[in-house]
Amino acid sequence: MPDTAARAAERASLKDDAAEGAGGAQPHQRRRKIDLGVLDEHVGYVVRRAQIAIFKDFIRTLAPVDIRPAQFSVLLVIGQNPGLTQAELGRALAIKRANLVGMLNELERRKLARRTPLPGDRRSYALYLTRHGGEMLDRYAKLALEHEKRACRTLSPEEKRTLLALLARVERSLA
Amino acid sequence: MPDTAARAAERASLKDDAAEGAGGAQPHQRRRKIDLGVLDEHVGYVVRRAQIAIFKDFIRTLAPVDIRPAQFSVLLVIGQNPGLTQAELGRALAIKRANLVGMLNELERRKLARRTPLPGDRRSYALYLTRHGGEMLDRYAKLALEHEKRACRTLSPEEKRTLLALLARVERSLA
DNA sequence: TATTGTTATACTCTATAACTATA
DNA sequence: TATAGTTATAGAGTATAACAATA
Repeated sequence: MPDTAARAAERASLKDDAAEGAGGAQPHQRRRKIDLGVLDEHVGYVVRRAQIAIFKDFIRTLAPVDIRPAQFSVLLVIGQNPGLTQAELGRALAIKRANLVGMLNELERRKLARRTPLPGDRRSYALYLTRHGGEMLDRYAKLALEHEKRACRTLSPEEKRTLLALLARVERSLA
Repeated sequence: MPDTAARAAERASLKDDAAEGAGGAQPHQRRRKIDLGVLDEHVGYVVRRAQIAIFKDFIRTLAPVDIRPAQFSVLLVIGQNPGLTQAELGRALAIKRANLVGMLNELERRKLARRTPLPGDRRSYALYLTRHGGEMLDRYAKLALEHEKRACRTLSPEEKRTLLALLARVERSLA
């Protein structure tokens, strides 16, 4: 019979001092070792923890230029695909059309990107980086690379390739 | 001289039809291949995409029992560490004390967990699963395992271990 | 009928400051 | 002086529905 959570809860309700552990009370702080159990073997949990740590470092690294991860990805994709539409951009980055509007307003306000009429389809706009936007993107990319090196500094090039490939497989298998 | 974003933007502003690509206009939908550029080599981006896909599947799988990822992790940790305090729980899972309050209120309302006075420190509560909470957690864990198998179905056991180990190393190196 | 861009809106998650009661 | 739990609040990020213009 497996040691289920139901059985553990049963034991706990009979024997409440199971909470105390080995250490006993410290002078001014309870420093108890908390057991995460099987959580460390759940991809979702481990991926989430890594993602939070990576984004925190990215945000801190690009804070001086006031660029968030989503803004960086949008500028990068516009730079790589000049003239694409908002719908195409949204599909590529899995950002809903409605949520792109504010982002692009902000990027236009900062003269990093611009919307121009799309010849042949008056519903859409063609998106471009401004000259200034292109120059700034190069700066952002340098900072992003610095962040990237830090995030992967304990991985060999092959390990990094492996990590990216495994993650991509997991994503594709769920799509 | 590298082909920087600045130079690309310069070309684009001189030659706007760079946007058109090879395909030409389709009958009723523009289906242009969008190039994500170096984004696919950024750990942050790839980890983020995988995390979103995994969480979507987790949420869908546990929707019938109305349990979100954070709730599952909280129940699991309480079950594994009966009698721990909210502060300890928050530190273990990197959830701010303030944000735990609502979650625990909800779990108590649903009779899955309970707060009891902590003997020896009247500021704190000791957290336990109820008997019902323990039984339900076993059901949640079964669903979570089903999700886990689906998320990792294209990975060998060794590949999964590798993935988790690499992610943990990335997180630790940024801490 | 379908798609594009837009507005409005809501819900989740996360973060901070301030309060109280205890240590 | 520091910590625990709480409240209130604000900011992201994400989701949906509806609308006008256009295809």
